[in-house]
Amino acid sequence: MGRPPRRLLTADWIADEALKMVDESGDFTMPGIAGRLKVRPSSLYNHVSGRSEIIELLRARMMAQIDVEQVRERAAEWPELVLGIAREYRRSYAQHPRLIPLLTATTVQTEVAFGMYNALADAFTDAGFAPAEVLHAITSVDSYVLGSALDVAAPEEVWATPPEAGEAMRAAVSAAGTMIGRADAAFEFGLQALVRGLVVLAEPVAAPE
Amino acid sequence: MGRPPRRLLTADWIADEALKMVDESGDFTMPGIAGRLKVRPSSLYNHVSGRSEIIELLRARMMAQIDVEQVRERAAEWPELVLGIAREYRRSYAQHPRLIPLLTATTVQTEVAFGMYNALADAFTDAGFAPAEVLHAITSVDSYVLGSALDVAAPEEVWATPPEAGEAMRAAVSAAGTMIGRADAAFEFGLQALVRGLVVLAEPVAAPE
DNA sequence: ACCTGAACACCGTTCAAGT
DNA sequence: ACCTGAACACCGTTCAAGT
Repeated sequence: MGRPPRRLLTADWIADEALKMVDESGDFTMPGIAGRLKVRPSSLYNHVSGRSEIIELLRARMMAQIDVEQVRERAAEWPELVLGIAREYRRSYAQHPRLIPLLTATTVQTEVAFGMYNALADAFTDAGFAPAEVLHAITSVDSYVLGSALDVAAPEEVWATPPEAGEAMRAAVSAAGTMIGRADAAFEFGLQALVRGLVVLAEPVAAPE
Repeated sequence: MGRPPRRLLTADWIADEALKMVDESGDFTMPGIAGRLKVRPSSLYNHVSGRSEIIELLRARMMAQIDVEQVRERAAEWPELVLGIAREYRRSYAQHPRLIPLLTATTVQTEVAFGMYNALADAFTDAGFAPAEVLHAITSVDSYVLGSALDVAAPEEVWATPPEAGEAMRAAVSAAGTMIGRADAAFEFGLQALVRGLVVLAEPVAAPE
């Protein structure tokens, strides 16, 4: 007991174990993290202020995975930039789908997402949107990606054997029945629709026919 | 003690109080509900199986508020049907924004949402989408609405005084600064974009120019 | 049938005591 | 500076005891 000869903990290691627990069980607990690190729960408080800080650390990790600059370089036109950022953003979340409900329970810390929001703001300003519309467009993309990420966490059986499904619904489900990566395909489909719609909205007035 | 002369509890009353607690504090607890109903926590288990059933009751309430048939009657073309359902869906969630994180933590019970999914399936089939695409389109709308609903729960200050905002971002935020109902406007904006994009995708091949 | 009281296993968090 | 042990106030849930 007392101070150990060598440090046993780090905020980073704590976050590591928390994320592993979330991936495995959908949640994490302080005793759970402590147990995996061969330490008592109270020791964690020497490195993090509590459970909520651990959640913020995990949120920061998700955002840190997004390489906005790389997307910026590769995108020639603004729609490509939006597509690229949305895909990166979503790819990051999709690696740990069960984490997302924990992140949405708390208010967002926008600080960590600013690189991404800035890039989107530039894109939509390029597109010719007015400032208020720029914010709406950013919010739309954000909402769509977040909602799609939640969809990844839902198990595949969500769509299995509908009880009172109509004809169109039944056809749709059976077509997708064997499809692996359905959530991925659906994300890409809807993203294409959203961005194409933004392109339409960005066009000033209809050109003469 | 012992059985009271008149019933003191109902699953519905329990759900009522749970929802009030969520609106006020963002969460509910069994002791909290019991206290409001002047009852001991253990009494609740005579009417609901536990916390998770209460959450499902609240999910069902949200879905029950959506009048799919009314939307069906008023929509002449399929895009109107999609717009109408998305708005109803989102309006229902927006009444209790803080409930949404609780609902997303658990896997969705699609049963309660089938009326809505059926209507969307019909709409997208009308639009000419192939069955697999129909499911993707439904998923897209679902994701967008859910993500937008989460946005309502975020406090307005999320966008206040950005620390390292770029020029475009700064202009966007200051334009929206005084706007009340920003989340509402953003939802409508993105929904228009999404549906217009779906219209574009639904068109078979480009007509000769 | 349905409320109560006591009990259990679990949380997150604090803090003095130790090295 | 940093881990431990004990403690606190909280949870959700079970179940025998009562009417």
